[in-house]
Amino acid sequence: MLANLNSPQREAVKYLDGPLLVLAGAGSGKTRVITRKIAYLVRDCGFDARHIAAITFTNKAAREMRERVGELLDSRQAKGMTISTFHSLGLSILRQEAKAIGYKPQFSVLDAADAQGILSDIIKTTDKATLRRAAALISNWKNALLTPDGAEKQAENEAEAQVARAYHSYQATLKAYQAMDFDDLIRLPVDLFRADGEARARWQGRLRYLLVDEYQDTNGAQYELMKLLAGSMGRFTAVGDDDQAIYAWRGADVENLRRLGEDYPTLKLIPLTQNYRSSRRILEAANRVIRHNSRLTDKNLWSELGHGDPIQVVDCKDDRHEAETVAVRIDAHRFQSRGRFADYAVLYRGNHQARVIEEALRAAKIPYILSGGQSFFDRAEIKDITAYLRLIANPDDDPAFIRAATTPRRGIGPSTLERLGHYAAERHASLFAALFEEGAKAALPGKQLHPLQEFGEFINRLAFSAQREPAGAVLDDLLGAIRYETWLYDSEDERAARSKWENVRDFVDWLSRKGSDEGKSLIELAQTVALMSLLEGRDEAEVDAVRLSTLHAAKGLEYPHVFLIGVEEEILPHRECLEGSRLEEERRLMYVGITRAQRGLTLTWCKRRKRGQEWLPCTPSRFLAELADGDSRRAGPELAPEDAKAAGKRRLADLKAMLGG
DNA sequence: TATGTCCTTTTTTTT
DNA sequence: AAAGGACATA
Repeated sequence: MLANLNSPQREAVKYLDGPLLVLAGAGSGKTRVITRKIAYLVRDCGFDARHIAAITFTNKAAREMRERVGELLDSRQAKGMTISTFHSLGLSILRQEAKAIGYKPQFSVLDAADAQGILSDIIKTTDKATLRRAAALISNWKNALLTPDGAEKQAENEAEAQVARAYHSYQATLKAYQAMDFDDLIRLPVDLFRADGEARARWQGRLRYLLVDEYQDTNGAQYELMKLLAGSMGRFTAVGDDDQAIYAWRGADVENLRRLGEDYPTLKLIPLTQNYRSSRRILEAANRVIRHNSRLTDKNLWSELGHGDPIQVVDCKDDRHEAETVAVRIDAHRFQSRGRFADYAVLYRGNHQARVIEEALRAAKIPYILSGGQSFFDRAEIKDITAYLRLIANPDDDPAFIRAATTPRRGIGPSTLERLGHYAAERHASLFAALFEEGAKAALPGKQLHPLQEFGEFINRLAFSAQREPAGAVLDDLLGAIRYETWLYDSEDERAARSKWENVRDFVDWLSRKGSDEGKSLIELAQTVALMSLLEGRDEAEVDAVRLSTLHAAKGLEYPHVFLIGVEEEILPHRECLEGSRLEEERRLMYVGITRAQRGLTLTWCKRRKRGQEWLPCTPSRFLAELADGDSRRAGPELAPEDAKAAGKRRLADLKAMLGG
């Protein structure tokens, strides 16, 4: 387990005398340290896998780690190991301890959209920006472990106090729906462990060694949860890099790095500075940029890899031209190097930037995978189906009730729901419970009540069969009964309907398989669906396609050739983040982008961009100046359209060669 | 009262 | 492009 590690890596794997913080620079092999350490604990130190928990930042990272641990341990040794995100871990704690905090074990988990919907009913505003600000404020409070009362006390002005009061009723509403939002998945386990020493001891006994990845991106609540689980002995290894902290806007606090040293005076610190990923030019550029930040530690990454190709900076006419440039260059380069599409990634600051790139790649017939972006589970058709599942598992889930009752249309509209809502509020009951009450007959005219009751009985029937029949059969019944396919084709154009139906089929097949593989009922599946993503479950790695990703979503990944687009003032750094600590976070984002590249790095920016109706001139990002020192070189004359055509011909020849023609 | 059509607006990053 | 809102229609 200790072979092929450099000496600080080996030290990090072996160190078990107390709490450990590994300061791992980009590409310094931190995942390798974590996975090796897990295997070392099990194989060389006699740990039972059930006593080990590895905590990652995304589900995708968790999956990859599980895979890599699987290469080091056989399945018997790895059985029962916890490898998950903070949120998934919190969810499983809460499912088991629900009763202790006044929830039933089948509570629902709301996504951000549903949670915001509830909030908007509470603060009656039409202004979307206000709503977003309020939601963000409440989220920050939750991540700082502030209760509604606590928030109200320390509110700095009347507006904040108002939001604090909204926080109060928001929380009450969630409880009434037997629902939680994402932040609750961390906050509530912390509350539980603080109040209930027995539960805390139980979980500490169960998870005896913690490994926390991307530690710099933990927020106050997550840190607290980690401490409660690790106990006073500090049986953990935290791995992080302050230069890659890019989630402050979500409540993450780099201060947690410093706090770790204060809370655990015996904390051992091991820095990893040798980079195994990038060529020297790329690494030096990254170092030059990040030097402009005030930093906890001034670690300069170094590498034994060669100089590599010069970094390219390309100025483009506009975003269309930028997209075409990227497409043409990927195409030409791949042809010359006989490489794979999967060797290229296009990275950007905001999701909207992907659209033009997608168009250009489609036009050039270059396959691509959009990662980050909106997840499979955010798609309307998937949310439609999951609304039914949520409702079957938890009939008190009002947001799910509303969505399922109205899609597809079945004669239940806004005014019906409003009447029912009023009545339910009066009775302090959920919508579902209210519609079966005697009093509902008086509150609603028969014309409105009738379709509601029909719907309610339909859900009851499904819930009944979901308890005894396999998940797949129930799902097929459901889709047939609501005639979802027909409805899709009626309300969308053919192309959209087909792709949506395909997604639904994928989703349903996947659930059925999961149901029979793991012997889970539909109800059990429905309870975990909120935190999973189908795309993350698929073996994306196999597909030969260019990757498109936001900078945030690209963290932790690496690609032979990276195109970082839109390197302009007001984009990177973002217009809202032009000074102070926010600018520093933007610089770290740039740093993350640069250090994704192994061999090739191309930075592009546009001279003008369309904002609304008019063209506005753009200026290159200040980060370009920080990075440049004659190493990077300006691109030659812009590629003429003829080159694009030539590239097309080459592609054809290439394809023929591949087919053996 | 439910639903369909046309119009406006939208954008930071995500569990 | 796509979602949400205002207005029109059945």
